[in-house]
Amino acid sequence: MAKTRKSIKEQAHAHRGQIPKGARKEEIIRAAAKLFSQKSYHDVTMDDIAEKVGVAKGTIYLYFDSKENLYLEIMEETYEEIESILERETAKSDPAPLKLKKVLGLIFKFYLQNLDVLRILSRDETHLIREHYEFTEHWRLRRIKLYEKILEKGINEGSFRPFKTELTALIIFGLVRSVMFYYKSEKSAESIAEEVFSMISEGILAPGYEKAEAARM
Amino acid sequence: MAKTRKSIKEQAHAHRGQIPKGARKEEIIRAAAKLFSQKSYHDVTMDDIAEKVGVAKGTIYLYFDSKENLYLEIMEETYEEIESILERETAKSDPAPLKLKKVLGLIFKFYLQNLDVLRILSRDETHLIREHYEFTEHWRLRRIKLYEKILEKGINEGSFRPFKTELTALIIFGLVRSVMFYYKSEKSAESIAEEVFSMISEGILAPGYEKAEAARM
DNA sequence: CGTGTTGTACTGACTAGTCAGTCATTCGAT
DNA sequence: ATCGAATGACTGACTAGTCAGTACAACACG
Repeated sequence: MAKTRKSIKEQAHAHRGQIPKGARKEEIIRAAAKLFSQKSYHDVTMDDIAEKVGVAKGTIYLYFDSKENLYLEIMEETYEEIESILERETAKSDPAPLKLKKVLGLIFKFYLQNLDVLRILSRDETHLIREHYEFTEHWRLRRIKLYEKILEKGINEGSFRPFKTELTALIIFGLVRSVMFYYKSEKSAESIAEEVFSMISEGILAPGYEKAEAARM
Repeated sequence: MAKTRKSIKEQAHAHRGQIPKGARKEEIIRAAAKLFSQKSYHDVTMDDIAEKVGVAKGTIYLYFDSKENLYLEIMEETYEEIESILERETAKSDPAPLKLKKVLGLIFKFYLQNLDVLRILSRDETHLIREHYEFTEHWRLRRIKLYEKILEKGINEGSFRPFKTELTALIIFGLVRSVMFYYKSEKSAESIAEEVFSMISEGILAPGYEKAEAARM
């Protein structure tokens, strides 16, 4: 169709100068991440994102195949980053309790620095799209495996008592998420990690009130 | 517009007879709950729900003002039920540890019986609609308050060591959610509660490996 | 130097499809 | 015959994705 698409405005404003190199893509990711963290996937339109970046909608499609793809790329980027930080830490040969504490610290620190994206990543929107579901599941499983490794190491070392690492890893995973999201505090990542670690390691029971007593309830 | 809406089919099938009284509404809620638990809010259409119930879409609007409203009513119903069960339990004068264990048991039991709706309720779709956000926040806060009460009681009784109840309640909240969702097990609600309670109360550290050691890490 | 050509980043009006909600009509029980 | 319950075709608003066209820079050539 050879229709002229010129509008009333007739080339209203001059083009903004081109942005460096791959900066556009990064710009779009940042803006989209912010929006996705504020509203749900479906409530963020491609027009919203375009407006926030200050480009036309078509531009976004020069860098991403689809909305789903953009969403997935945001998650992937962040995921890779935190996971590599964590795996670098666990590769060290610290004793298990210290290792766990450090990992918690790194997670809380990363979270504090990446509130927006983490909020998306941890969202339980397991039904959005198939890829998203698979992605978050993969991520969850990998994190839980990481915890399990540390726990197993601790049990072997004798620093942790013997328990089912599967359930315990799940517990740690869930509790970390909850603290990340809902714990309002001015404290540093390290001191939050410290507090959380202390609860995980010692439990809630008073030393006087011992297992024997609790067991026959 | 006084246009005739008759289609080619021309009254294809006979109407199903009317259903008892308020049974229709309950039917719709159940069908919708099932669908919402399988797909996200936006991916479930009113046509889907109508089809699943076996009525026309218009019928749903005889019982609910809007899709949002239907969604909210599902949540409200379930929420009221579990919360009243929990509050009946906490009103008893059991010692705190037993009380906590019982509450965990009831939550897991209720969850096992109401997988569909709980999956919706605990979903972190905090941005769907304003009412939904307020609703889930209200629910979370109330549950956390419930944990806090039990924890405070335990500290006063001397059965729990003194810790920050706010953070600990948040931890329990998160860990329960995680276990509910992801713990694949054939065990009964009681025995899951037992396992979880044991982790919460005793922690992960081996008795030999004591605080002193952990503290100077 | 001016003029033409090419490459590319970008634009935004438009298309095609979706879906919540409506309402004129029909059903069926009394 | 009457009337409330139920129907489902239709509407209107919305949005992901498209693509013909624009702007501009860089280089080429006479």
